[in-house]
Amino acid sequence: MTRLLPPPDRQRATTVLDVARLAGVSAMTVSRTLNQPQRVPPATRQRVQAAVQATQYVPNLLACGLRSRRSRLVAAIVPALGSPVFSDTVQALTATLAEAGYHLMLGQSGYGPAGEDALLQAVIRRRPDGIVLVGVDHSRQARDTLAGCGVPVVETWDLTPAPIDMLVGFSHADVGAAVCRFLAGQGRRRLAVVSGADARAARRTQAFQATAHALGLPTPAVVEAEAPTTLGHGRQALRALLALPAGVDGIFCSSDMLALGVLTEAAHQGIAVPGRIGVVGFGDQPFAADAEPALTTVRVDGARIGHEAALRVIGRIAGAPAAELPALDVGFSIFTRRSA
Amino acid sequence: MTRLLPPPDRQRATTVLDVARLAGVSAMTVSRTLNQPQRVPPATRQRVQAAVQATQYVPNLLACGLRSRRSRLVAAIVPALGSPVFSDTVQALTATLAEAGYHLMLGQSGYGPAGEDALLQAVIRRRPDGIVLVGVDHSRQARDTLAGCGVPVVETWDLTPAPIDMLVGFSHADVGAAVCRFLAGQGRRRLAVVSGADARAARRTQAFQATAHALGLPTPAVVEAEAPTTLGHGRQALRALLALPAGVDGIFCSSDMLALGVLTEAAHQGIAVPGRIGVVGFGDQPFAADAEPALTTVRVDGARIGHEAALRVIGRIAGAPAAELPALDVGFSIFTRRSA
DNA sequence: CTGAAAGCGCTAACAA
DNA sequence: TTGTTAGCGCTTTCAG
Repeated sequence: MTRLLPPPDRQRATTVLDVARLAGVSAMTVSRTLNQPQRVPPATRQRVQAAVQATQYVPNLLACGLRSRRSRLVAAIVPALGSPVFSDTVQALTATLAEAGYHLMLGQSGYGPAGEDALLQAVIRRRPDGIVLVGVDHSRQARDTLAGCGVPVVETWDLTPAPIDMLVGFSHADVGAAVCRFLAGQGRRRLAVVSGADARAARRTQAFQATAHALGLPTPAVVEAEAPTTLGHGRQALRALLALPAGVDGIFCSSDMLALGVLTEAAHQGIAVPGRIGVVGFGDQPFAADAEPALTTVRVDGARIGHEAALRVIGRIAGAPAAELPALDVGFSIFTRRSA
Repeated sequence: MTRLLPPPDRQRATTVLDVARLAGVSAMTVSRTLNQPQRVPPATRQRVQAAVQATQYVPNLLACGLRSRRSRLVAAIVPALGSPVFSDTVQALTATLAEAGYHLMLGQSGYGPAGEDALLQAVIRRRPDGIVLVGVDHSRQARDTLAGCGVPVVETWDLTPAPIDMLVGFSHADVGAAVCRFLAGQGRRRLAVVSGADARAARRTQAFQATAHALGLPTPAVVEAEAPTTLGHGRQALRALLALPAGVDGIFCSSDMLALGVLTEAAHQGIAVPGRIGVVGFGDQPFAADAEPALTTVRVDGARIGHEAALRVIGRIAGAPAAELPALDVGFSIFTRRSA
């Protein structure tokens, strides 16, 4: 903890008043010119804009936000900033929000509700106009805090019958079931799952196993890997699965990176993919199409999730009633390439 | 652009005054209890803290920042949020800043100064207490803006004799030269570079070529790939290099993902690595150690860059003179594994 | 179409 | 140790 010294005495910043004086108008007119230019006649507008240029005026959004009760800030909390899974979503969020004049404030919760609670507490102090969360598993405390502060909330990347507020995602259970049927449909019977330690992956795994059971297949083996999942985890997992007496002929990995590890180890051991083992990933990362063999994987439109989440936040801020912003299931698809 | 409606009439938020009334003290005492608890006697402190709990008070950092002229916000602008290269840096920045009570505000400039200028403009409106940039190539406008607004700035991931303010990085020219000597030292003579389109990678490439020239080697071929670099780009690049009449026996890739692509294509074509071609990556991503063969790569301590950058911002905010916060070269190393 | 007054929620500066 | 006063920079509100 650093000891706080008095703030540096930067020269007093230029304010609307400085601009107003130079333009020969009132502060209000400057404010209007900046925020609702169409409500100011062109002649005045130009004088003000010239004065803004001349004074190098930079609006203070802290003051704007305080007075107007709109920070023009939307917070997004993702499990891992580095994770490529969410980067399309973050990208789309940023872009769509920017078009509407909002900035995105990113936070990383690090999987699990403990980090999320602390982050949420910190974030709310900045008075965001909206909050976007990944996942639907939040602590009681988080739900109360969010419900209490009246900020629009969108949960993403999952579905639940009881969202905090708004919802854009897809069913992880459906993913697990679909991939299981997909592999079984290729005649594979000794299935397995390699799964990172996160709640959504666990949901996919569970449905995968239930579906295997329903299809009369042997119970799939499960190898757990720590998050974040790496290529090394995938290689280890395949070695572990090959050591099993039952053997394995179809593997569902909870990330493409894990799947790439499985492919790498298979190639290293001379095991034919998809001949002897079929491999399915999750995420359709940029490398999936170019892996050897090309990776069959679950494709989710992360950009659409981000875009729709942004639209919902913006809509709610603009006063749209809940009925106009229904929960959205963006679905998923199994993108078939060579590996299965 | 969404039309702005009047802000939602959320119930008036609880303020320091509400807490003060309940605790039977003044607003100032509440403020002190929150910000400098050691300056309030334990008895008072406890009464206030109880009142904070009871009222569910959440401080408004917009107001704090406006009044105290300290937003407790540090902005970081990185070329690509998704890029795993910077994730250690962002992680360390976040952690070190958080310890000192600062939040990190992340922005993505998307390589190239155009995006950076716009983002910078937007960011400064939030009145950050410090700004961390990746790279040292900034537009004239950006440099002026930053110098003018008096905010501490740290440039990172590169070195320059003329930083805007503070600097934590390493020499990309040295990297290019070192890798060239490394490959040449293995007796490889027909060298090549596969490079993403970014300024720092270009600097490494240039030094690589200059060093090859100095060593009396043939001019290395260069294959450019768009950013962000992918495994597919790496595969394509190797195919292109193999089609060259001169041939190739050593390749320096500007990212580990490109290198993984080169390895993949080499394996696919039955080309021995490191036997026939040596491959060196950049970044030491988590997958590098587990690639087949394990990837020799340039390792940079991204976490240290983030940590040191944070220390510099905090130090400058606390009033430390420039002399106490010298430019720092964190260096790099070539992490030798099997691929070269 | 424009401006004057007031105040968002908080803390710096001073006084007691 | 505590409180009072004032005002950060902006925009809401209402009157001209």
